Amino acid sequence: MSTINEKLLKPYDAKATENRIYKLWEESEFFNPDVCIEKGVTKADAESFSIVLPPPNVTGNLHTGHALMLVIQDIMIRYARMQGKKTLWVPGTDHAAIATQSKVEKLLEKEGIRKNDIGREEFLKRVEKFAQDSHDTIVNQAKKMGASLDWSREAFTLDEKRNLAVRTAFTQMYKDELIYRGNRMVNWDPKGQTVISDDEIIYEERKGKFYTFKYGPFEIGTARPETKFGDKYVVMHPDDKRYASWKHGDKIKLEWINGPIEATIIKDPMIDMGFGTGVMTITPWHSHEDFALAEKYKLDKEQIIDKFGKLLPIAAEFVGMKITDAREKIVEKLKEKELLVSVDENYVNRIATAERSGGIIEPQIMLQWFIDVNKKIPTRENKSLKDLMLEPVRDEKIKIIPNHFEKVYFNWIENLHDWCISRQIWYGHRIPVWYKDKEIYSGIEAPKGAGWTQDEDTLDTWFSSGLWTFSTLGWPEKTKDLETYHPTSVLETGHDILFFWIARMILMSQYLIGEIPFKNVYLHGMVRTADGKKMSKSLGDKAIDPLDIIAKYGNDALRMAMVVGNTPGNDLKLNENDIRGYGKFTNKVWNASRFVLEQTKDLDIKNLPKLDEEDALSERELVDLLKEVSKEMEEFRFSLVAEKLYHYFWHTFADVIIERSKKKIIESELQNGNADSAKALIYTQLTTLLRALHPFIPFVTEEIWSMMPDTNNLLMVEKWPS
RNA sequence: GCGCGGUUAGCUCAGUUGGUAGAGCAACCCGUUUACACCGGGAAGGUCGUAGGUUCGAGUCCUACACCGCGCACCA
Repeated sequence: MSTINEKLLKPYDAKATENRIYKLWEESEFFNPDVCIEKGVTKADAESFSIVLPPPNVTGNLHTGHALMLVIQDIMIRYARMQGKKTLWVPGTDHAAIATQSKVEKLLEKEGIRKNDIGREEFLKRVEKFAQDSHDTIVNQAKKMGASLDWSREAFTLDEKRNLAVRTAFTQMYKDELIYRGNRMVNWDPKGQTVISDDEIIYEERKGKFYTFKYGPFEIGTARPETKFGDKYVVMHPDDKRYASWKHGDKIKLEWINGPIEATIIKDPMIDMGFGTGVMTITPWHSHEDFALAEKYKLDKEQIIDKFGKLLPIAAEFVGMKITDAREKIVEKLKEKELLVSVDENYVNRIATAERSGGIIEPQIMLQWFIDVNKKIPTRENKSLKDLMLEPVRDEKIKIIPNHFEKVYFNWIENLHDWCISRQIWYGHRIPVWYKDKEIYSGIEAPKGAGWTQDEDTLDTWFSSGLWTFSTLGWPEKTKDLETYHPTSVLETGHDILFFWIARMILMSQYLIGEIPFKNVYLHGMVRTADGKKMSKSLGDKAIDPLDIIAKYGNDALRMAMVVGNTPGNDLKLNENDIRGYGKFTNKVWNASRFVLEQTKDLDIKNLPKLDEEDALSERELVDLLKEVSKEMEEFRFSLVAEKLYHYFWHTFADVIIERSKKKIIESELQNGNADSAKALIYTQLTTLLRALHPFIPFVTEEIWSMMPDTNNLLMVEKWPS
């Protein structure tokens, strides 16, 4: 005969319980599927279920967005583990090249240190120290959030093993001529002093001036007079009647910024006849579209602006000036020369800025490394990387939830250009290419012999992230993990990195190992504050810290608030009131359990009494609910499941079944009868509900489970009651 | 300009193949009934953005429009 645990006599204390429970889980080592098999809680031949954690950047703390992803993934993982699957959730962190480097640069600036003063080696030491500290914070926070990650398999995108994976991947792509080095138009960030990819650009609308100048017999418009020095091609539409007297290739002489020049007429249908005067001049070195036109007609390309955003000698008297300073002066000069026609002060321009540094992008032609996304690959049935990215989603081998993001994905692939992968920053994977005179060598290891120097550049951080699903499992080695857990079951992440990351993972996995990286993609929305603001870094101290919330209301409460009412793809407004409400729910579970445990002390649980008609009906209702809810779990409808279980526990189990049992128990005492059926029902329903609720509120359910008579194992490895 | 999503009770949001609308919170009334006042009982609250259409029947399917949010492209 057991006695009631004293802890149950007080309200549930999440704070005092949660750390202790997490330690219990960690010490059990059940987060590691190998241990689960060893200890007999998982069958060796069980189906496997795996998720790789989207590695948080080592740039600081975990925020509510991370909390959300940890909660959703932990629910999936705990559910799978309780289903008896071989369940693996791989943790890791991301070196996040540019993001981390610029963060450390800013910190050093505060101390008055510039990275060039201390040199590459010393700077990298500082970055690594910072990254290590961030890593430790992140791991600690993830544990506080209850994440059942297998820490024995932790990975870092820039550790030795992942570096080998990167070198291997690069070398193979180089051999297949998918990686090439070339002079092409790239997005140069003068502030960050590096190239960035199309996806790292943020467009901002800014009000600026739009100038119209006389250009020989024409009038041309521009928002950027400082790029116009080298303009010696004037372009118009072949069907434009206003300019019918000029023919393609005609030369005209005219007076321009620094004196008389000769310009060539180009007729091309890319011109919008309705915009401005229907005539423009081009600057092939500093504009994507102009570059394309110059390539088409084999026109000269001249660099006007250097990589620091200053004018080159072609600008004559303006040489060395910053473009922003030069602009007004150039306009002034043109005005004096009576070439200025008009200025529109209300012109709204879309400015390309670098996501990390905030610098204004200056398109430049530069020698960089690229991945060719259109080249047909003989070893992959002559498909291109684009095809390899497109096909598995189109053929539904990869399912995206919610599925309307598939259209967004296809649209992105259709517009995809070659991916620029070299970066002029220090922190990251060094490009595995060596030069010696005119020789170029790419390999996993440095070439033998003297005189070789390695490329100074590092790789785009998404290159290593793209390998994540299999580099974490041991690739390029043929490991057992790789065989067992790849393709992974689900990739769960925010929809904002669909292109950055998901597309790149599909590309890398399809090309390098010939299989999809994951079967399902579950995209969650952004976490917002109660008044709908983005819970981003810009909010600073006003953003909710998930750890504060946990300290106040408990992890289980936060988890429920993040799941109920949150459907894939939609933003979540995190409201403290809701969290408080779910805190009450954990207490409700706690108190109901107390009642059940008190009333069933003398129940023979190994030989439960038969249920009467009424109670049997209730039991069938729960069985039906679980059937329904299990199906919804398979469909990733966690919000519905959490809500239904919540509702059943509170308003059927507690309000109806327990209340009914009280009457029966009192009656039986008065009439000297028995309430065996009622007691059996509340006992079995409680054990069932604790199991079903565990993936959602793991802490309080595990704590109660430990007080149940006749429970040997942790609840986390018990069976889900389907 | 092209595309995607949203518009449902005061607020936040569910609503699976079309079958006369749901939850949580808030507000209202009643109740200190021995698991829990971090509680229980009760009542109230919506012509599901607008206008058409398909259907025996539409929040759900189709068309158009409006407003909000987002993505992509162009902007000489």
